[in-house]
Amino acid sequence: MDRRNTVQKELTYDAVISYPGHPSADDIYRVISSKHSTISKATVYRNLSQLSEDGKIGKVESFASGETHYDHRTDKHYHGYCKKCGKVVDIDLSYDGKILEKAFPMEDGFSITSHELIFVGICKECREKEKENGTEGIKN
Amino acid sequence: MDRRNTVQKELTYDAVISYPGHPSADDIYRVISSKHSTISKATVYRNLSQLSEDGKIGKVESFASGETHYDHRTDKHYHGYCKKCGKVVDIDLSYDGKILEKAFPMEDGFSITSHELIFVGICKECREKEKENGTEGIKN
DNA sequence: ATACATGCAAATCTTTTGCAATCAA
DNA sequence: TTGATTGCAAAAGATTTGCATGTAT
Repeated sequence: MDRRNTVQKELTYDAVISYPGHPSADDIYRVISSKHSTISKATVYRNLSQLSEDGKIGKVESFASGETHYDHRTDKHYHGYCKKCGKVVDIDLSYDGKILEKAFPMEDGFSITSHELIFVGICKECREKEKENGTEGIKN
Repeated sequence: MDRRNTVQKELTYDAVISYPGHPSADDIYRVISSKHSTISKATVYRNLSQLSEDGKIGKVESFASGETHYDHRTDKHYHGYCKKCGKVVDIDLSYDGKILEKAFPMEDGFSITSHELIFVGICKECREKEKENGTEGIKN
């Protein structure tokens, strides 16, 4: 399974690296297709997962039915999710790789390899939107 | 938005409470429909989310494109996810409600309300399956 | 009576896949 | 040459929604 360099792959990589924040696959697709209208969404998906598999870009797993997000950062760190719009933000808290040693699966034979610590909250824009429209119930 | 008691809602509640582990919505639907073949999947989905919203059952948010799982436990605790099959297991590690105080969003106006700590790994069945079939690449 | 709940099918949304054509090495 | 990559459309899988009907209160 060698890797080959293609213009589409470079476009995908460049788009992630230059995208501020945590773009979804569709965000990246839209950026690229605005300049290169013939690129296929499937290609973007394939390249994003290949690039993250190869450690060239970061991947933020989907949470709570959201989309997968990508990251120009490749170092391990924690994220926050807006419970209203699914937006991802970086969290300033040192990454604790040793936490695995303290966690014991309550099922025989389950072995832990990594962890994700997700801070759930609400972003500025969504909070302001809530105020305007009166207090809408926060979806469970 | 009052709540009304219906047989379907009771069936849904009972199925979650008596289900060992962490059933998905479809798991619950299958259990119920085996005895009550006329129940609709949409009703099961609606009741599961209403019951978890009311705190009567626990909800385990979907992670990494998996399904949402439900839980007969309603206390806060941590979970492990099998990266191969998406299975959810309980993790023995005391819940740290104070961690929020140490986490600082790197975006203005994002306010944190809760956290989820997820341990990713591989379950016994999937590990054995890997051995049998030779070493298949673990999907990224 | 009122408005919440149900069942059904259709729709949504993100992501994956089959396949023939194309292109990098 | 040949196997990785692409574009397209269709498929997949989980969940939601519109709507007419049914039912708890």
